[in-house]
Amino acid sequence: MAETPGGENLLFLTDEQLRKGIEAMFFAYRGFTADPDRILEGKDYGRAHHRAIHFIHRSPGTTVSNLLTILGVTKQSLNRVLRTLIEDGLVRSEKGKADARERHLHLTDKGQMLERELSDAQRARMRAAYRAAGPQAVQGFRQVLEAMMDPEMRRQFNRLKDGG
Amino acid sequence: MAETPGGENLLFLTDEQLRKGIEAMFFAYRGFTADPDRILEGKDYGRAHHRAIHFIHRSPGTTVSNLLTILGVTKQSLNRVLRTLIEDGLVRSEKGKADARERHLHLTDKGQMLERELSDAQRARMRAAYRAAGPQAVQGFRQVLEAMMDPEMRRQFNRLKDGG
DNA sequence: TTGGAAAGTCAACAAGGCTGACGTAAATTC
DNA sequence: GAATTTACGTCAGCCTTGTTGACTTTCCAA
Repeated sequence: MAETPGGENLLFLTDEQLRKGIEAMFFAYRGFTADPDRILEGKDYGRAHHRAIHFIHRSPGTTVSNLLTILGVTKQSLNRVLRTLIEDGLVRSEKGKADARERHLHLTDKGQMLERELSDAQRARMRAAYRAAGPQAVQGFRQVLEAMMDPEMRRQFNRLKDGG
Repeated sequence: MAETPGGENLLFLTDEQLRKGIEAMFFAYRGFTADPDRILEGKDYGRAHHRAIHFIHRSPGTTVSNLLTILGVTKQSLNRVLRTLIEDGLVRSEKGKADARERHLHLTDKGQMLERELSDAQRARMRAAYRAAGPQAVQGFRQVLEAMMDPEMRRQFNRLKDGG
């Protein structure tokens, strides 16, 4: 057994174990996106629309630049997505009262319905996985994921986590 | 507290907890791909090339159709990637001896070098995350990821896991 | 010998990233 | 009050990576 001076077992840090973790991330992410992707195909929307809808739902009234920071894409890219969502009546964009340069984004009832459909599907898979693995495993899952994030992403994640 | 008849605490299955898990996956996956993406940009390759290189390294001599199954893309899409890798001398493709229709894929020395560079970077992040979270957490991480996969992906994953 | 599987090619297209340039309105600063 | 900065939108064009469809070549196997 590989033991440190401190005495703990470090076999979970071997290249082989790390490779398994990397491949697990790859395959699991496919599962993670599979259900929403299936729902969206044929609706003229894609993963990018899903992400926008998710975070607008998550933070109603959020501004375009907030969304840009969270999603990590260019405004041109986000704008293309947002424009179709607004045209199709899923998202409402309104001028800020305090600062009229900003656009505050909300889901319409129609937008809420699609959000619900998508997140129900995604949560169902997540719930099944959580239930199968158990609370202890879920805690570890969350710890490792958070440690994998870039510091800037972790800040975004934790800001979202604690409301707002 | 939400307790089942069995008595266990099910608060880890609330919609709020599931949403956090979903967002953690989103942000963590960004981190997961960030380092290889950085290395590849400016090298004329992308994530698709990385994936092909990874799995050819993982299973030397694998066939094109094996790779298609694992990657879950169309042969046209994979072929475009593979062609550039072969042209650039990173991948060697040779006719099968038992079945000459098949093409067996190997990394060249040059391909091994790039694979090493990419996987070193990706493993470094994974190792840091594993170390920060600890072996117990890693076990949970792996359990939840595996439970999230589609059954077919889980089969692929486990086939890879146990050599071959 | 013929049917079908494996591999590859060409063409066309779409989603969703990107850069660069430009315009407008509103807020802020000087 | 003028100049600058900020937030947002948009046009044009590019790249990667996915898709479908049609077609060919090779070659195994019935």
